Amino acid sequence: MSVENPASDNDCESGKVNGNKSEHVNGIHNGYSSSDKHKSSHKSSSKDKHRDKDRDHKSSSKHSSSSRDKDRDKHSSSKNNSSSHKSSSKDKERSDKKEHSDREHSSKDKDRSEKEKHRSDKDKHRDKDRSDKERHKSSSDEKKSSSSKDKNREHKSSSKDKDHKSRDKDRDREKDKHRSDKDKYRSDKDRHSSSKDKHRSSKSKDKSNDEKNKYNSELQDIPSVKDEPMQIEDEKEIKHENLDESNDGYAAGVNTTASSCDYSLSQFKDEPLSELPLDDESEEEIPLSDRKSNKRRMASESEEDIPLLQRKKSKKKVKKESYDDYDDEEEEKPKVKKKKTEKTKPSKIKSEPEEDVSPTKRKKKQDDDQEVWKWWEEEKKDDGTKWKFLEHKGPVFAPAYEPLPPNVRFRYDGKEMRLSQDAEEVAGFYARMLDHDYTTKSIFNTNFFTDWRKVMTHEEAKIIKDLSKCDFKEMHAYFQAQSEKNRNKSKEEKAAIKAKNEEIQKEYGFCTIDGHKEKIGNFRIEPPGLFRGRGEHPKMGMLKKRVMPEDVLINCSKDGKVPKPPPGHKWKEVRHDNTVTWLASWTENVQGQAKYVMLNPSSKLKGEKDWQKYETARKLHKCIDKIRETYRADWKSKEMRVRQRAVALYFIDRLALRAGNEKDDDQADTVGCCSLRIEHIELHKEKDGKEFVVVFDFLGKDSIRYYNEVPVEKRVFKNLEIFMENKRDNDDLFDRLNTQTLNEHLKDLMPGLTAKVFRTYNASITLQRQLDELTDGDVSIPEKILAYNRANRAVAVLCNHQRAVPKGHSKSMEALKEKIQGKRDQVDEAEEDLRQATKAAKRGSVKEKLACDKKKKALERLKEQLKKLELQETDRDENKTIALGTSKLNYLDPRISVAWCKKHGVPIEKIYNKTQRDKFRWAIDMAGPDYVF
DNA sequence: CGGATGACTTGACAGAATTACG
DNA sequence: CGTAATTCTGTCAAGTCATCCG
Repeated sequence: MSVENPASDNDCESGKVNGNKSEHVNGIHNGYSSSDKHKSSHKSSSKDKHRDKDRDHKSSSKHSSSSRDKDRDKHSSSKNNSSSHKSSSKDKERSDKKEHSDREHSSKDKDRSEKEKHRSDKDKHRDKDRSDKERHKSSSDEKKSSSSKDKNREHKSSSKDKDHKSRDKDRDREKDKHRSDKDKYRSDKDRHSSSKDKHRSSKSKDKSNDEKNKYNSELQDIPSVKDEPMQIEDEKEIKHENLDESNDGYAAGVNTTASSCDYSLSQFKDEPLSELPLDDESEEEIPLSDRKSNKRRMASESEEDIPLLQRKKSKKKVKKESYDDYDDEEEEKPKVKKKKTEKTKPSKIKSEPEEDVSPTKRKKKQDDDQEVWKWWEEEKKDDGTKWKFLEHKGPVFAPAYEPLPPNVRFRYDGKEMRLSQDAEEVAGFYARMLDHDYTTKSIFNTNFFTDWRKVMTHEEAKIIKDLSKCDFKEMHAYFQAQSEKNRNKSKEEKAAIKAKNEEIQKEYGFCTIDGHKEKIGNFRIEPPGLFRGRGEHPKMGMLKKRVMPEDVLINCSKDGKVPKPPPGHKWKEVRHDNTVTWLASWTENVQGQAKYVMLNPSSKLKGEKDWQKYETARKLHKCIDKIRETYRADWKSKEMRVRQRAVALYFIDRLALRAGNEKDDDQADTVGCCSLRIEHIELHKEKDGKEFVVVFDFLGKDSIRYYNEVPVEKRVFKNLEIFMENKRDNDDLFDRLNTQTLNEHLKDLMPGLTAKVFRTYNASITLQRQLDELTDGDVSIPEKILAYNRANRAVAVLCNHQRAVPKGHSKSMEALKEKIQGKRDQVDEAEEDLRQATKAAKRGSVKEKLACDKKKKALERLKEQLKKLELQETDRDENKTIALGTSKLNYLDPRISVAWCKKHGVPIEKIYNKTQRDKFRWAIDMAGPDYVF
């Protein structure tokens, strides 16, 4: 059957990054508003809680067999403990979602504590029937399209939730069975489908039809595919159609001119842009390592001298600026260059030439100088080694435990009880968190209690058997008082502490690597405490033990000084592995994962990697069209796994989803693209006037909810229908796909390509396009910055970078609104005044006319202010749940921002704060105003 | 191969430091 | 000039991806 596809508007909308983006915004907001339903307050009895616990335990027995044999955790009891929650994780997701939506809505909550109450209540109870009812009720309040969908979901779940307990168990059993079935099936299939799947029809390049919106596709229903390879009837026809539409979705992606590779030249940013050669396309493909000759050339060019004087000046200036040592990168660059110039030899020698400066100056300078190793101008060696020489002082350990003063008591069952030091310490961890949400969660409490009992003495353990009989209040109060005291310390005391910290920082915070002093990122070893997983983590509350030197591996040069362990201790091992970048590492006991001490992002090691990351993304830019063509073609593949791969790739590309590795059951249940399950998407042939809408609703990294309603192309939609056929809610959507195979495939498409490159690529390209689009050449700097933030926000929305609504947001919002109202009144007043004045002016004298003009001006000014305030209001509200930092730090090629700043005369520090400038020094230095991604 | 592991990047958030404001 | 609001920084959990290993 063939259908004229009327969805062309969908397509062109999503085709432009812009449209795409706004879609996201809508999606997300809709999603949030739909969650109003959760606001109704739930009360749950403690009985519910217990019952739940019981249930968890019961169902867990089923699972014990499936728990990983691997004994990461030597304590069998804790293992049981954790596995006891596995089975319930699915159920929890639902409550999790609730939690999220609540969070999203908190701004509306007049008061935070109320919200908190909600949360804890929710955690305690999973009495679905009741809560469903409530949700129904409140969901009727909600306006908006999303409501219908939500209601749908509710219905579904409520019916599902009948006979909750047994179903739970069943489900677990089924799941296990299912998994194994699937596995079997998978391997069968794989054996059968040995035929090569290189179906990358290298379709011809019909890129010219960019702006063509005709999407007159004819799609026939694809026969259901299960075990057998699919039959495609009309391959040819499909191909045509495919070609036609192939660019619709990505028109914007296509028409960016090939990016010129100016990074190698852009360090001459002080020169007029007109001189920036942009045509060195040829260099683009040259691997970094081969660029040496260019580098050389550049180096010699850069030797043009800059007068010494100038350098001094800039130094001084820098010094003046108390907080910002680089008031302007522009100043700094000459300095750096000069230094280099003097020496002719890049970097290395840098610090000597400055000896002539006064001590005060020196200090400032130091700060600057140690980072100005311009590694990016050196050639890069690409043997697997990360360093030749590495020397450091080892990590700093957490301070030893200080026992509580005797007047701070712990009580059990009302009776005062002196705890052994270890037990007291751990009790203290819990006491500190008493007013935190965590302590209302039963998993947290159970895990904590189990681990706590392990550190108790025999006698203590004999007595303390019930957490609810423990009274930590005095301890809690004590800790509060302590932090209060710290806050109120006198200036001198604070200064003393600060000085001490600086001392430590100076001694341990730096290492010497290949002749340069570089900052270490985290030289302090994590202190002991209670593990705080995110989302519904089965291990939350477990004791994270104190790390001892005997647990720590040290990595450094053979020929350097080996750091000394603290007196009376020794290192677990000292190794000299220059293929890795860490200085020290240890294994954390809760999850059994390695932790590392590594360098600061401003370091060469990190910066180089970062740069490389963006270069890979730029490379992707060059072949993205081809790749898109390929996966579009693959939607019609005969092979199931190719189709799945192609659809997944489409999601990753278009929605910037994460790859989605498989996870163990002892972690929070979150997913990414490859691990999406049936329950995470809904298909709507038609929704809100759009055709073929896929609704995503799942918890992603950090248990952050991803909600998005996306109109997709018909073929994708049909494929999804096929993928979902005959599957249960908790089956994988892409059952023939995992991240390894996906990445392998990507590697074939382009060397170095992996799933996450798409995220980087799409983020950066979105920023660039948004900047182009939103920046008006001749507006004030604040307005430009606003435009930048908007562009940044578009990216954050794309990547689903969310944050909790800031504390007091609603309050500050109200204040702002009040202010706006005030302004409005003023405007009205001024208008009235003006009217009077005009009247007066009409018949009146020069004087009155003048007055009238004045009034007019005043009015205009007021109006402007009002506009500004209103702008601020929307800005802040839009930003309420969106975090810009992550994308800025990890996804946006800094050179785009730098170029934008230079081009529009915006000082770089308006965009990047100090840390960020440190991290992106390479980009600030190398990108000229004409850099294009 | 496929699961485990190791090494890094990415991410939200809490608390400290600054800045804005009344 | 103290306090509230905002921004910065550090922390550490949670991802990604390559490689190792049986």
